[in-house]
Amino acid sequence: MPAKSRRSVCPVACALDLLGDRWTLLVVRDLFWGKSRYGEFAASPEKIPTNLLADRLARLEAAGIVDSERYQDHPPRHAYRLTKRGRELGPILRALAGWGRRHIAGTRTRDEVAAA
Amino acid sequence: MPAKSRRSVCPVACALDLLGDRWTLLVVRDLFWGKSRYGEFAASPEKIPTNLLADRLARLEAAGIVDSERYQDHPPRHAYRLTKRGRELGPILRALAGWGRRHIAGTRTRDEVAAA
DNA sequence: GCTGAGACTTGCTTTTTGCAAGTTAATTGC
DNA sequence: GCAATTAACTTGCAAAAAGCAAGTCTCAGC
Repeated sequence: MPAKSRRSVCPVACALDLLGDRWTLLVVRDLFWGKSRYGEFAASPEKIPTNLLADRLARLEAAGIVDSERYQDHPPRHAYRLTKRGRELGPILRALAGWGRRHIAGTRTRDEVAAA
Repeated sequence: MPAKSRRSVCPVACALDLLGDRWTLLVVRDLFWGKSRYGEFAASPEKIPTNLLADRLARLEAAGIVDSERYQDHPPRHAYRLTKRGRELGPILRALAGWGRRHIAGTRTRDEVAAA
């Protein structure tokens, strides 16, 4: 199958086809912070709806950004981790965080919140 | 007014509230490429629906990322340009473009397409 | 005065979101 | 050893956003 129809060959457009929504990069942020379990993502302050969390984890895995290791059967439980490809999203997160911190009033980084 | 309810104080989350969709950053990309008129954005290969283009330009202007200069009355016509705040989105676009180019098969930068 | 282009706006259908509730299978408390 | 709790999802549905086509408005050229 020719992947799902692509809008153009532009790397920005193609990256946004994978990452361009309000939740996907927040899950990736949590993974960068060391979270790995479903409940940890769900507990983040943004309170992602549980069906969207399941959907986003599946899409990220399908895109090769995340992989999951089954750490028990019955019931099946997975630990999610960034792949190499996923870890390379770091610069995007950093750029977003830097811009947000500088241009949106009232935002605080994790470090700033921890220091308070 | 307390802005529209914010999901958290995280700069990444707040940036995604403004920029986290499939089209907004593509319009910003076009602005970085020097485009300034409605028809130029509409002509990009991704073919943004015209009502979404009007909506995104209005939101970007409301967010202080873009400003518009009226270059004629009757009918009113505007040229759109990035503000300082908008120009500082450069690192985000570059990070997205770099990741997309390296990790999504078949993508080509503008320079690569131009060289062909 | 007729045609066409540019910049939007409107209406409507489809898709995605967001919320609540339900399910399944351990695990903990008593 | 049995009810209550917890973790990780799944399902159903209403509301919002996206996507598409068509319409409007104004001026420019012929």
